[in-house]
Amino acid sequence: MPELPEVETIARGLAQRVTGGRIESVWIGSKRQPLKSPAAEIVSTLSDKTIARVHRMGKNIVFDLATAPGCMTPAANAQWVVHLGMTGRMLVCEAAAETVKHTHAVVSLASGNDIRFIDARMFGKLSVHPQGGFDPGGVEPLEVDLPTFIQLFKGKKTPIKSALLDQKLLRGVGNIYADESLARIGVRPKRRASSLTRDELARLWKAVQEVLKEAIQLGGSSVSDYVGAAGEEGFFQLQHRVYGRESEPCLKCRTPIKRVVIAGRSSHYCPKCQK
DNA sequence: ACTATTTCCTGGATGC
DNA sequence: TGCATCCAGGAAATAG
Repeated sequence: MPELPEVETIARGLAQRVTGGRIESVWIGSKRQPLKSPAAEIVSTLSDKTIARVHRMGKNIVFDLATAPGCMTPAANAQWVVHLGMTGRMLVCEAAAETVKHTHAVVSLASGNDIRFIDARMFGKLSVHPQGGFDPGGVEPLEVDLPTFIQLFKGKKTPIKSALLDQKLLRGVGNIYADESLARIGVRPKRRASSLTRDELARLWKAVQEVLKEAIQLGGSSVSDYVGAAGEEGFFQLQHRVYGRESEPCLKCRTPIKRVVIAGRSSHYCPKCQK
């Protein structure tokens, strides 16, 4: 499922392929779940705009749009925001390419390429922000400094796993990278966030950044439906130490990995290495 | 004010 | 082989 490294990979792929592109037409194929903004508003906001920049904020892909043709200044202009949910894909392909099942939106560029939003489970969301200024809240894990990071978890009674998943605290960490980060510092996912020592939080801060950076380098984790903007798979799933490895041996001590449900999510850990 | 649980979706895996 | 059931999970909504 797309978390920060996957969304970053897709956003970079999109940036490479469509920056500077002019949007000629927009097709919206479904009116329901995937639309946070009304279809007509999405169409009118995107049409005749130039894509000035594509970047990532948390798990959101953000397209900064420019009004004047060829104008590359982002300024305070409209934005198109895509959240991929669980199974969402953003693909760049030729306009002539076959339309696959579950295609919910097609943005056609003057270059002859399309940007297509495909989502089987429809947990993804499309929205537009005509005045710009989109802000999902939370802090970027790769930018936050240690004191701010420690402050996020102060007094939190919720399990550290849940806190890591809370996008209003850290944005971009999901189930895979929360489990992998906790495995690296030897802390169980059920521990209350407030019970972590200063030292554990410092190591967590570092571990989160390392895991995310390593995953970005490998193009993300391809489990479920994830692929990059050109349809390519990632390879970080081969580096997972605990996620999806229930009853398989811990890579360090051979103890079988345990799976528990926290906040309705599978959480994986080594009962011997993680305290 | 917090924290915990439920809900939305459908493809793939599992079980009888 | 076929059909029913379960499971995956991000984040908003709802409940406690």
